[in-house]
Amino acid sequence: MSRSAAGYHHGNLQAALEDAALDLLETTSAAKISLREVARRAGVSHNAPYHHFGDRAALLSALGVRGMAALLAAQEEAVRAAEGTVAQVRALGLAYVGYAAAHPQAFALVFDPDYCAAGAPSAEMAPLIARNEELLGSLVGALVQEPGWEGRDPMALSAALWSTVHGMAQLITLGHLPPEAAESALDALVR
Amino acid sequence: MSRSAAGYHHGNLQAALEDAALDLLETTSAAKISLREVARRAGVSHNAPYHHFGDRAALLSALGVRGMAALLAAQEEAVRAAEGTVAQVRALGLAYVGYAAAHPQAFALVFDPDYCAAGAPSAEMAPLIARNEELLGSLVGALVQEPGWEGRDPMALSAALWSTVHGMAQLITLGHLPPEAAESALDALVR
DNA sequence: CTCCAATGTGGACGTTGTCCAGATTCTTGT
DNA sequence: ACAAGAATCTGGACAACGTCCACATTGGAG
Repeated sequence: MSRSAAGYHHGNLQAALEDAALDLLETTSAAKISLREVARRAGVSHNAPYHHFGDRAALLSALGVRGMAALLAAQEEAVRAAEGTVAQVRALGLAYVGYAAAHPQAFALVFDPDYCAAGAPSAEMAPLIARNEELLGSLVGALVQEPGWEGRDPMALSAALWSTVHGMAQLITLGHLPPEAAESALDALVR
Repeated sequence: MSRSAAGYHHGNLQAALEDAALDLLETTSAAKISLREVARRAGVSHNAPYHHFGDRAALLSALGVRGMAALLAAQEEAVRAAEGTVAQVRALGLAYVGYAAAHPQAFALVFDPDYCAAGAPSAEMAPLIARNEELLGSLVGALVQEPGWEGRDPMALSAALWSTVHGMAQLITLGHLPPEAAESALDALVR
């Protein structure tokens, strides 16, 4: 009734604004997205957004939550489709990198401390990150019982794998590594 | 005589501006550094910087070059101080992460596509990155002849190690990994 | 010593984030 | 059904910013 119906005053802003901003995120870095431009695209005055987001940062932060949710979903889907522990770890990593390559600005936003990460751990972001850590953690828990991986510290291994995959995503979106390098580089460590 | 003396018109701006901006970078993210504030700190009018940098982005880009040089120097120093190939690889990685942890904003700037990376490969940045890749490449070239590493693809291994170390630096500065995790996580992969 | 180019200053314009006051519309209690 | 009242939008205002312009100053080359 009150939420997300389709006929308030103007329509359903909040979502319309997020959609407009998400469009801009396809081509523009978060830092260069202006609240007024988003409002323009949504067809409202430059002040309407303030009734749905306390702040420009709050809008971007909401976008970050969407991005993190998509990133997590991509990993879960990939893991589900793979068979065997090692293959699942690889699939998770490639999904992570794949999401970053497909949506570089959104990926960057998710890990931008000015809006999302340590600086503003929104109540909705934290559980998503926790779920992501659990997903990786459970996989690594299984991995350390596979031949060739026995006896490794699961915590350290999780941290290392997350780092590798995150760094790869970053370096590829920055153009420092070619996208095709992901698979072979991952295989160089996880095999 | 014309360069970097100590008494032009006002003193030696260019450097003074970079210093002032570098100070701000200790506490403020690059995106929030204003050209006017930098000028104020240097004691000049809001327009003086335009005689030394074509752009706000150009100033930040110059800072990025300084940051990259420092990052590279830290790695070279650490490698020099270590003995044995595996130990050198570890030392390089810890130096990389250490620099990021000590200067998070500067590190972020170096890899910020809005100012430095793919978007604006300044003529001075590129050779530094090339030197960093050579440093890692030569180490990996030696590594693949060590027991336990024989026969691995050096290219893929270089990419993987850079990714791991870069991701670790990123995740630590974001607060997603505790700084102490660097050593054990690195050991989980490189040992 | 003179002149020019490099350097610095102040003013101006358009854009942005944010606050405020007022108008409009939806909902809710009766 | 109807009168509040809350939620939602609008326009105007302000300070800060990046950038462009015209003008002032100064240091060095001839």
